[in-house]
Amino acid sequence: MLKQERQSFILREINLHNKVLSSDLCDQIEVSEDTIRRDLNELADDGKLIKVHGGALSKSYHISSNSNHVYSLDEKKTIASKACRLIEDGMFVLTTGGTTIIELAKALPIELRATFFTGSLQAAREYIHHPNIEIIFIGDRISKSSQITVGGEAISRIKQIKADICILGTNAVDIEHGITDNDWEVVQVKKAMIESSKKVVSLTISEKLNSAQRLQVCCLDKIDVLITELLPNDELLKPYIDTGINVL
Amino acid sequence: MLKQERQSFILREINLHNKVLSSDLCDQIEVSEDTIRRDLNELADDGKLIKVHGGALSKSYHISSNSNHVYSLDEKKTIASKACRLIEDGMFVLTTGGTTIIELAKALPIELRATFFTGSLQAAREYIHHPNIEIIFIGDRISKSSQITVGGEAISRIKQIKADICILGTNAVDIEHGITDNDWEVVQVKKAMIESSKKVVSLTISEKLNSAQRLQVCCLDKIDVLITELLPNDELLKPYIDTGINVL
DNA sequence: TAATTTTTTGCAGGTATTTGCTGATTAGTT
DNA sequence: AACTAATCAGCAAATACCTGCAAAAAATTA
Repeated sequence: MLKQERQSFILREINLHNKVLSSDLCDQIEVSEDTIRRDLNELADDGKLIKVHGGALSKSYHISSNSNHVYSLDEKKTIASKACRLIEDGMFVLTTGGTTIIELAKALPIELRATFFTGSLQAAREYIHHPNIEIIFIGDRISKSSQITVGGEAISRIKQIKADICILGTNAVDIEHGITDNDWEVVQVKKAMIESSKKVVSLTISEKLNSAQRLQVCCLDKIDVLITELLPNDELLKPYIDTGINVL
Repeated sequence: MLKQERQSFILREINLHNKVLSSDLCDQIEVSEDTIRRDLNELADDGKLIKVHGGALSKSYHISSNSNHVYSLDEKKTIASKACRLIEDGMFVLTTGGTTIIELAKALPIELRATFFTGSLQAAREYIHHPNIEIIFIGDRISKSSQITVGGEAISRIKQIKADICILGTNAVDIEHGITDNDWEVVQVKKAMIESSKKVVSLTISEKLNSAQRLQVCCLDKIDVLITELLPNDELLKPYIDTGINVL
């Protein structure tokens, strides 16, 4: 069998069945495993498939992460890298959705091994690209506006979790009202997440500091850590530090 | 044997078998390998065939260049539009993931009001764009290779649903083994989906007909409707019709 | 027809590809 | 941490390829 013939066969097999094992292929084509591996590597270099340990995956499964414009991207990246430091190997992490959380997902160190719980489709999509992270998706009705799961079922699932840390993408925060939001269903979910976690971290770009929305998620005293893109000694953060929050 | 004659013989041979080995040709025509090679190079320069190491391939064989992100997209669109006809207002629909299901999601009529249950991140993302569809995401662990939720929790959720219709993106199907797949966890989920639905629909591009994978999802007799891009009177579909499956 | 030119073919050699193997290394799992 | 399987790097045999060349064949011309 010719090399190109073999490679077309492999591609066809992958496109039909989404994944292949090297060992299966070398049974079917009757060629050494090295040859298959070399073929898979070549096809992967050409971008025709995704090579994984022991076989390959179809490319159409690998969603190209959307690089569409994110507001205040740099600030969010700064926040994300600070937040990474709080996550340690083996932790159970609860996260909401939102663009800051997406940046966090992208910034997670590749060698981190942890279990992430989320109800956000976007966040889950990002976590998938991390080799060592286990993702537990919290199911229930998907809210179209926020693209996260909401509803009683989701909340009772969350309540069953005992997470080490809860990382909240925050809509608005101020001294008087704490964390606030504008979607009743989302608020219910966030409340449950906060209740289920030993430690609560709020990710907030400084623009959202000292602003408030209609619905309260929690008071400031529930928040253990507040992360902004500012330096901790920034004047803006002082009132929060004074309430006893750990500011990074 | 004249040069012209020889070259048209080679072309005939290629059109017949889609490939040809230099060594075979020089046995058949009884000329030196160099001559054959020169012929193949000339024909390749004329664009009549594709020269590869050790022989040549038919021009039609060379599918790899179409960097279409989705394999057999047109066929899948055809399938999707047929499948849409089965979904009616108010229905509870269970779907798997996969590229064909994504096409279905895109093809759903804008005025359709229905509730979709799925464990596929991609599918959910598509459903979100539909104004009148309610999405219930089935939560649990997300399998990175297949990007759907898997696990006991997901399965027990699925079992609680009584869906009107289950639409399966199918990996492989043949008369003997029915629907088969290559990922144990995915198979468990699909099995549960089938059990929870009044009606089971399999979406399959014709290339996957009469192929099998390692793990059985269900026998043919569980399938109510089989949808391919072919016309129902196609010869390939006859054996399936004979088993009593409704073929669209 | 004979001579000349052009094209085609086969061959020798040197080079490049492909493939399977060995042994060391790494990744994934328990 | 230990074990297994997959991967990688490098090697060697086999095969395919290319270049240039000269003989053979075909085409052209005288």
